[in-house]
Amino acid sequence: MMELTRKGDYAIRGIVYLASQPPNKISLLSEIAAAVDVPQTFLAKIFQQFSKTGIVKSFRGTGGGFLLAGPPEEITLLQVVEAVEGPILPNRCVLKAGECERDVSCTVHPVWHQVQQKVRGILANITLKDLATN
Amino acid sequence: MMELTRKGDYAIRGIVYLASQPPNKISLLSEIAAAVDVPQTFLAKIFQQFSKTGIVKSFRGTGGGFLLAGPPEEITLLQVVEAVEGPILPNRCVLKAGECERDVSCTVHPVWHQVQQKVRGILANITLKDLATN
DNA sequence: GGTAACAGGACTTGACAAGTCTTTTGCTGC
DNA sequence: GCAGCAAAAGACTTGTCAAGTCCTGTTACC
Repeated sequence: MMELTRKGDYAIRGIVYLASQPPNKISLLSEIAAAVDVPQTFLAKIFQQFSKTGIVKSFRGTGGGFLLAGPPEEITLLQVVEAVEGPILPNRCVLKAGECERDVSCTVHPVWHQVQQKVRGILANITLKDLATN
Repeated sequence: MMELTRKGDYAIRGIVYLASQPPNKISLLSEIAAAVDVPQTFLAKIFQQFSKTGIVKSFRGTGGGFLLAGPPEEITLLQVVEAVEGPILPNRCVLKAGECERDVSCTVHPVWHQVQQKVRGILANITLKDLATN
């Protein structure tokens, strides 16, 4: 249970690599993929999502590549994970109140809510600066 | 991410129903399945796992059925979830030290470990007595 | 305008979740 | 000991989604 998908795993590897580079050094997708040992086409999809959610900036054409959109200490692991895996939801009934069809008083509901809060809290406290190797 | 499977959902529903019954009242699978609105054949598989891990007792033949193996306040949500979903592992690299092939110093490793500990802690603190409706 | 790079969509493959069906095993009560 | 009840066990089906691949488009630089 609660396994991170390989996509999430790759995503973290890729962006940690970016965070470990010198500031303002643009990295090629091919370079990142080779460095973190991930299929380039697959990593491309992941970085497209990063680009859409705004945690990395992308540049096309000659001299193009990827760059962190902000300083590593301002990008959290929570942002990274949720960018590619979607929101952290231990159970469908956590989000919307009316979605827990079974019981009006779902006794399990608050437990999942607590799990969600704790996990998000942990991930939000870790930044790319903490994870970067240098 | 982190979604409980339907199997886990059904498992909780089923065992909470058991916990809500009078002590020592044996419940038929057909009765539980109808009460919690789960396909009986599927619930059968789930209760087989419960039986194997020892959190419920089963009796065959006439007058048979299922019973909690202990008092509701001594069975935790963690036991229930791990019985059907397997151990809680946010990432493959949490368990064995050598399994994190990529980097000798995997910086993300301790984060997942912390997540695992927190989640297990929360679930271990909830018992079936807390969840039973009566 | 040609080449370098990311963007986007369609497609494939395999695994696993979510069930179903059938047979076997064990228990109880006559 | 046999009839019938109820769980155990295994084989099978179906659908979805993860994990990729491939191809075409779009944008930027020179």
